[in-house]
Amino acid sequence: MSDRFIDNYLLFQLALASHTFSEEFYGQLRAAGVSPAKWRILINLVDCPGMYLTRLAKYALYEQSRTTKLVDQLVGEKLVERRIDQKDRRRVSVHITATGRGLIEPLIEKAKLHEDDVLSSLNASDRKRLKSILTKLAKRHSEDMQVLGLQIVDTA
Amino acid sequence: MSDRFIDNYLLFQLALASHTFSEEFYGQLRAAGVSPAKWRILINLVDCPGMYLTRLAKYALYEQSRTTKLVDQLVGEKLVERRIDQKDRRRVSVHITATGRGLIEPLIEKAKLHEDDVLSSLNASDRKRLKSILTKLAKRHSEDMQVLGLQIVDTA
DNA sequence: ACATTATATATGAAAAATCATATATAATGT
DNA sequence: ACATTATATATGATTTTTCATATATAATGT
Repeated sequence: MSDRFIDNYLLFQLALASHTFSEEFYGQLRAAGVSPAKWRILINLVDCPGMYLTRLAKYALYEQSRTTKLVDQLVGEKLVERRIDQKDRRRVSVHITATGRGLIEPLIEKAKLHEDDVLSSLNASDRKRLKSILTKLAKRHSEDMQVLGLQIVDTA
Repeated sequence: MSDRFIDNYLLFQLALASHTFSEEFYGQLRAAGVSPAKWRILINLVDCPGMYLTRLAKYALYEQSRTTKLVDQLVGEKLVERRIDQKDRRRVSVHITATGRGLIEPLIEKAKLHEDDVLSSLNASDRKRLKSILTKLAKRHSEDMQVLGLQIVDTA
């Protein structure tokens, strides 16, 4: 066992795992001609079309201004649509298009296969426990959203 | 429970946890006038002074070229030293200076307190299990290093 | 020894991401 | 209604990071 501080430091362990596996999958994405940024936006819109831009930014882990620019690009590629909310004209809701779905859906299958591969190094008990623990940890993020006045409920 | 793909997708869960907690801690770093990049380089050198630049890059999760530039900056601030390996004059070993240690050591204490805070939302069993699982997952990264011909052993 | 190939780091251009702030709309208090 | 404050998104400048490739040294095969 290592006695370096970093090897037992949770933030490093999380960053290492996230980085290693994401880069692996991003390699597959790039081979399919899709940038990681495009993936991260579209994958959030598949199950929640119409998300407001700021909320989309929080889920995609991008800054709001970066998200504005990414959405601009994706609008240009007809992968998403931007709609101004008529109840609150400051808000922009972002919708994935049929073209966008066509692009992302085969990639979701790849993502599932890759995830299976990552998890194959763990036994069934560890696999279940890992996700359960990460879900518990995710509550801090959800709290941030509530503090900011965002709803956590699923959008229909 | 959410039925969105992403909420149960391991790579998203890992990215979310890593991002949320790292940003929290980076806030503390910035308040102390230290950039995340500086932290990530120095924290890797505290326990392994003299790491070769490419290996440092792998641990700090930066590109090699980015690491070259960060080391340049830190050399300018007298926080690290660059030494050409006389056995292999292509290699650069990077050493933390006394000044560098003086800067980083109080931050390590902050990092430990923050980690305790993060882990306080879990029970003792989950805490232990999480680190154990992340250590298992980290082996894929170690394998990458071996493939690249780098040693995993601790440097004295 | 020499040519070939591999490796380690550096460099400059390009792309990605952040930061500070502007603009527009909405909510609140008087 | 009006002023004040808050919120959502957009914009331009800046910083960070990556990408492609150059340079220097080392290792390998003949």
